[in-house]
Amino acid sequence: MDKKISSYMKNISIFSQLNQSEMVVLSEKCTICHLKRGEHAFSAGYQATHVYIILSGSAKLVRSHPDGKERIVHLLMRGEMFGAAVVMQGGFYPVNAIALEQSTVMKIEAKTFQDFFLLHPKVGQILIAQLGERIRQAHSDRVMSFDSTEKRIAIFLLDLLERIQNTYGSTSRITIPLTRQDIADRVGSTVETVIRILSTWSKQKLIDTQDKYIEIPNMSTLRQVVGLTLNP
Amino acid sequence: MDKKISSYMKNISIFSQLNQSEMVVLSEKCTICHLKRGEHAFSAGYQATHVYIILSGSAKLVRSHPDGKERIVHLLMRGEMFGAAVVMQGGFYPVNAIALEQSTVMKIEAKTFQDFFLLHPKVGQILIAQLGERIRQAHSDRVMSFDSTEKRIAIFLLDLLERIQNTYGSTSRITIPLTRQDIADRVGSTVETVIRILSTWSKQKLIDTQDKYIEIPNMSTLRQVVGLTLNP
DNA sequence: AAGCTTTTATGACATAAATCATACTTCTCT
DNA sequence: AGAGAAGTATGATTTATGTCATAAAAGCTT
Repeated sequence: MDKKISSYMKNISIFSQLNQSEMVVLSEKCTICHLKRGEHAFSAGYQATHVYIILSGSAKLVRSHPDGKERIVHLLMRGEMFGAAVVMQGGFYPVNAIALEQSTVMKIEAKTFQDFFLLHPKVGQILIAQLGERIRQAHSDRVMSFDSTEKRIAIFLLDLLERIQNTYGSTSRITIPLTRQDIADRVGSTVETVIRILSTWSKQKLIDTQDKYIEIPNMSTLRQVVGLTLNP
Repeated sequence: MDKKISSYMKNISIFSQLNQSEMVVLSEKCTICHLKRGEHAFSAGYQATHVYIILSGSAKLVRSHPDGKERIVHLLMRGEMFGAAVVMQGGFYPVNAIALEQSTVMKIEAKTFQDFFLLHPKVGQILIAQLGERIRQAHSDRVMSFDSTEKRIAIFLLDLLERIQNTYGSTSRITIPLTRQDIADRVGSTVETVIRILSTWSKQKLIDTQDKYIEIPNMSTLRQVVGLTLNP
């Protein structure tokens, strides 16, 4: 089993600086767990005890609003790590981490992760870079609030599809089980509005919603329709 | 002059792990520069060459939207560092850093900062914790989008005043020169709306806008009026 | 002090999108 | 297979807040 874990680790950028034996050492201290759709890896408000890495499947990081509404602050895919920043400062998880489908995650205890980090500053460098990326993403979300809901949904779907392509290879399908509500929670809107916009696009053949997964047959057409400049 | 720099450094949490001589070594590699209101420390799109720390004054990190509007993604006060994450990954600044008033900043070259970081993993730990805090803040901003503009402005002003109190000591004044436009750019609204809300509050004596700085005579009253539960 | 520019102030109007209400459809579990 | 839950669909109505327009006040600069 350990061999399998360390083979997973090779594909995880934060560990790319490690050699084979270092990976094995770390993998021996990890545990694996399986989550069903809707299950929590951790919940907001609890002491941050572990760092997680998704080996298969996907998850959402959700923050809830006092009035019961929710915002998805990040979507996680295979190979991505979460909980690292909060473990480093030793506080409480600020979000709920919920599996979007049957998923496998790897857990590393806080202490193990911290010690490991002090031994391998290069790993820290990569982690910092990744956190910087997350901050930038969060800021992009804010600037996007100037755009109409239609545009925000389009940007969200297009960006997500690109990420999926980078991880799983070429496809036109968003192979993550998202409900209209999830999309609304992500772009900052309501189910009804998301449903209306998606069904309009579906009628215009901009997207295909026959299947359980949304399909975007032609990304640049969708981009143009919502008035986004084409980028390479 | 170097002595002066290293004395500043003592109050900067990221350097709190260093001893006197380590600080002096680093301070010798730093440069100081003065910025007038409106001047850029750096601009979005340029190669990230330096990490900055504010020694006095304040600054805003601004991202602009294609249509010319802007969002302030972060406000910086004395002792705060910016540009660290992007320097670690060696890309381009994603925001404009603009002084809000006459300010003094300290610059550290990218290479120096990176080397320094590899020598002192503890410094990295603190940096990661700070980045985690920024991410959390950015996510709070997103969840806040459920609230009315009035509530967002209140939360912004109250949080900011608390930060000012933590840095500069007890006061009821927001001693940072922010225009109504700045506030709008920060909370995601327009000048007109911000002006209307602030003048209503001013008439109700919830805030005092006589002076160039906004004053909040009673924070809990403002909290209650906008329907925020009192927190310790 | 006069003449800029920037910031604050108010009113009138338009509208995107939230809210409320009520179905239909598709899963999921016993 | 059938019941219940969860998700999707669509219409009618309301409203907060953006947009546009115009002007007064405050800050700078020469």
